[in-house]
Amino acid sequence: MSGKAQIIDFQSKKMSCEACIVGHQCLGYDPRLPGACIFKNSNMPHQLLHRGEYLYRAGEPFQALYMIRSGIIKTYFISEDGEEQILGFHLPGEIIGFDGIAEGAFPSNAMALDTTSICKLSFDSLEEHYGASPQLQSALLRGMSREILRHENMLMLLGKKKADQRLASFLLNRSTYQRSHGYSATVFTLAMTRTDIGKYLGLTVETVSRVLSRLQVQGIIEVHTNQIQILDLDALRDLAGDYAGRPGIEHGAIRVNRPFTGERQVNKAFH
Amino acid sequence: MSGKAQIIDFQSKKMSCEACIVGHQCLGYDPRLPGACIFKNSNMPHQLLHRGEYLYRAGEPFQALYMIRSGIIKTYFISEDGEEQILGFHLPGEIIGFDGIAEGAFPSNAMALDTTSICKLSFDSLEEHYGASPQLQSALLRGMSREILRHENMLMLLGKKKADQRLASFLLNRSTYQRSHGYSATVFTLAMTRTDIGKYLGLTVETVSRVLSRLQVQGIIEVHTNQIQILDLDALRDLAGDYAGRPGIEHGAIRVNRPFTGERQVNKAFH
DNA sequence: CGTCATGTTGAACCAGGTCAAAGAAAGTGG
DNA sequence: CCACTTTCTTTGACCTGGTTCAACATGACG
Repeated sequence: MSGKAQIIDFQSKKMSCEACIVGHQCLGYDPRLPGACIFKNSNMPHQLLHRGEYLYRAGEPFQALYMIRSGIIKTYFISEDGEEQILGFHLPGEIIGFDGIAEGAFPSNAMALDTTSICKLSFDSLEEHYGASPQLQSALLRGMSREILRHENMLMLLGKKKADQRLASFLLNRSTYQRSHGYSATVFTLAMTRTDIGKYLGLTVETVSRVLSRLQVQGIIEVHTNQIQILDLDALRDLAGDYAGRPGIEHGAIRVNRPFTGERQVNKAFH
Repeated sequence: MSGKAQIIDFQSKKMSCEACIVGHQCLGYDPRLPGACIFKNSNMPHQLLHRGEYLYRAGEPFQALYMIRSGIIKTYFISEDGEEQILGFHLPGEIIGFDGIAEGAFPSNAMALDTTSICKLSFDSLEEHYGASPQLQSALLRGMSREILRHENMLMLLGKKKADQRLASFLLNRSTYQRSHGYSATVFTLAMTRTDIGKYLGLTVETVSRVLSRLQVQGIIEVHTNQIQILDLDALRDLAGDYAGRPGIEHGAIRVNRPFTGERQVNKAFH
């Protein structure tokens, strides 16, 4: 069967880190080293995956993190009854596999949605360079923290948002990624199917399709199969209802007004 | 107002790490040191929070992780329109605050649901001891990875599960925690309100209440306000539908049979 | 023991799921 | 390059789990 798919020959294609688009964002990046990468001389450089191939599967032993150089990877869980929950679509610059550290095995699956070039960051090599490189340490911690933050935002989305808000958030996310990587914030291609979008956002295909149609009718976006054009970014932002950008300065202040039940007791304690 | 609540005097109450129930599970634990804790001589030891008091709030600068010694803390996001999504209920032994590392500020709020003793793990001290202690490094990485894993399970729960499955998972979780900490796996107290359970599980209070009643009628649990007794653990497990325990050995194998659409291509590539 | 928060239960409603069917793309093989 | 097959997408009609609204019960606490 498809079991073979997970056997990837990492030796077959070595590429220089110097040419890597990811550059200094990479965990392995170190300008002091020849080749600018701590993995330069290891025998585990880059590898190409084709659509539908697995990078790893649930249950496999964890040995490495993976950095995406180009392409797109989806990571997902499968429940007892075969239901697939997509955990993320991962784009160039992102590192995946953090969830394997805890138990020494991957709990999730990672599959390429398109031709994808990835870089294997052997955990042993990583630990080897760990003591010597404080910036490697903090890059790793920040990378994991960012992953946690991303998950927390997804919990908010799945726990509280309505279908259109979910789609709006999703599109906005892509848009933000696009802009921050020098591409158009308003015109882009979705590499994944509607089904997969649904499995990511906790919705059915039909709902995804309907909401996209609805947004199009409302003049907020324009859709041609995989091509998305955002016509009204502000409307999309309104819909998404994320607090504008990140842990702003004054959230605490804003929220003081809210009638937290539990808070009463605090007040009492201070009066 | 309640703003005062977040000003916590960490100097006021120093306690020995040697007496700490958390012991070697703690990030700071090091048997070679006097006091067995890398934080022993720092001026940031333990502190007591009362019900409704904040440990930190969204927007505050991140300086430390916090380990819970006793009690219970809820962490949560608040959306633009004041909606609260609870990210977790954190019990003794757990470390919270990882989500603040990425941006240098907390994106979430942390409030005590009951009298709670916490230990402040200053991030500076942590980094100071980092190079010297490989086990501190790996404990930190594994702690964060476990948090990621926990979130991924919650994504599954919120994305795929029905109300009763969510409650079943929730109760099962508590049960597992209880057992692994030497308490009864079948009889315990819920420290949080139904409203909070709802905000955690993406449901309304009414639904939580109804489902609990239903489970009681079905003879699976018995509820007296906050007292829960699990009568049929297996039924609960069936309901929850988590794959029994963690990234088992053979998930990959099991799943090979599933008709993944994308997989077709892989097979071809290998034939 | 009265008050206020929290919990329960009922009834009506609706967002999104389910089922079904048809159209549009994209891969496949001649 | 074209015909064929399969997957993906869209849309409609219906159904239902969970929300909403409302009323009442319980229980903690000063």
